[in-house]
Amino acid sequence: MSAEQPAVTRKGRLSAALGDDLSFLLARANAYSLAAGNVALATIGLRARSYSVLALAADGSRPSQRDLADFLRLDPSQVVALVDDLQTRGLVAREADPADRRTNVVVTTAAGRALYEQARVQARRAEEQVFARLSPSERERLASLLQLVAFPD
Amino acid sequence: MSAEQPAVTRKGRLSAALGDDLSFLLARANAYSLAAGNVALATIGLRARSYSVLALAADGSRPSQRDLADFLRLDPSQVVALVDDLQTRGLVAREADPADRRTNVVVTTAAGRALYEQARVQARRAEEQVFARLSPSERERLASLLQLVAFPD
DNA sequence: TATTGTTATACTCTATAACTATA
DNA sequence: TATAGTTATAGAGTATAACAATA
Repeated sequence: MSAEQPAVTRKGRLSAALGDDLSFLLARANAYSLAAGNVALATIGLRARSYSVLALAADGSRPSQRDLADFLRLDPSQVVALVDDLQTRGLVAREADPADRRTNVVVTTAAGRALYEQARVQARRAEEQVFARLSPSERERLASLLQLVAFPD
Repeated sequence: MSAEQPAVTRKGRLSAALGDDLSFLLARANAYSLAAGNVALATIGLRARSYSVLALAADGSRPSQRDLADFLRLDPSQVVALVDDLQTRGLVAREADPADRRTNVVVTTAAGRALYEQARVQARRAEEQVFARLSPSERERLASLLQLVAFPD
């Protein structure tokens, strides 16, 4: 709190105005995380966005495009583009929902599931790198704090 | 940890694949935070980006554009555009650094400092809204965990 | 009437490369 | 040679609006 405390150590002299600003820290941490994720996933032709869609399709919960948009906090029109791309590459397919013919359910193909397994390895590698300075229990703590912000209900 | 724990409560049935993924939680939390910040700051003609530049210029540390780029994790060319915009509006000025004539130091004008005071109020309002579910001590804990990620040194 | 998916469009953000002037 | 700032450009992400099919 006082003038010459080690807040400077890690962040340099500019930290006075924004160094404790949660929104700024969130933005900067996310920038690192997103960049590392995109680099790691680029090796198998995915990006963070397409990986997240593939992950949700791959877990067997048969999400509609609307479900994906809500959960990923994307506009439905962005989901159209992401699913188009994955479908063109033979990784996912749209299935009609018999209960509601407006709805497209997104499922993975065998190739999609196989690629997802590779992608998970890369995603973990990136995460390990970005969160290297946090212990397992600190990571759990961070996850539960972030869940309160990310899913306000 | 076991199968039917309340991880579903706040995030719905899609949470299996990504609900504990730190990178995803960071992205989603940041999306909320950024959106709320932009909405709150729009009332006074700023965005999160321009606010962060103004904040660093306003605290008297006389940052160079390079300092701003490093701290905000922006490309130097983006800083040019942000400073151009704020300068056009009479909120900041570029000053030559006598010690190194390549360097532009960014300082606030009186109007810039006045607007920054208003902007801080809006930024706090947005932050209060986004982090409403976290107690003061949880917010501090979140800040220090995020600092380890955002400033890896 | 409301919702799902779709198309279109404009704007912001991100990432590179090349250039200039200084060091 | 290297660094600070600048310009230019392309690609990714964000935000809206409007529409068809279906509920």
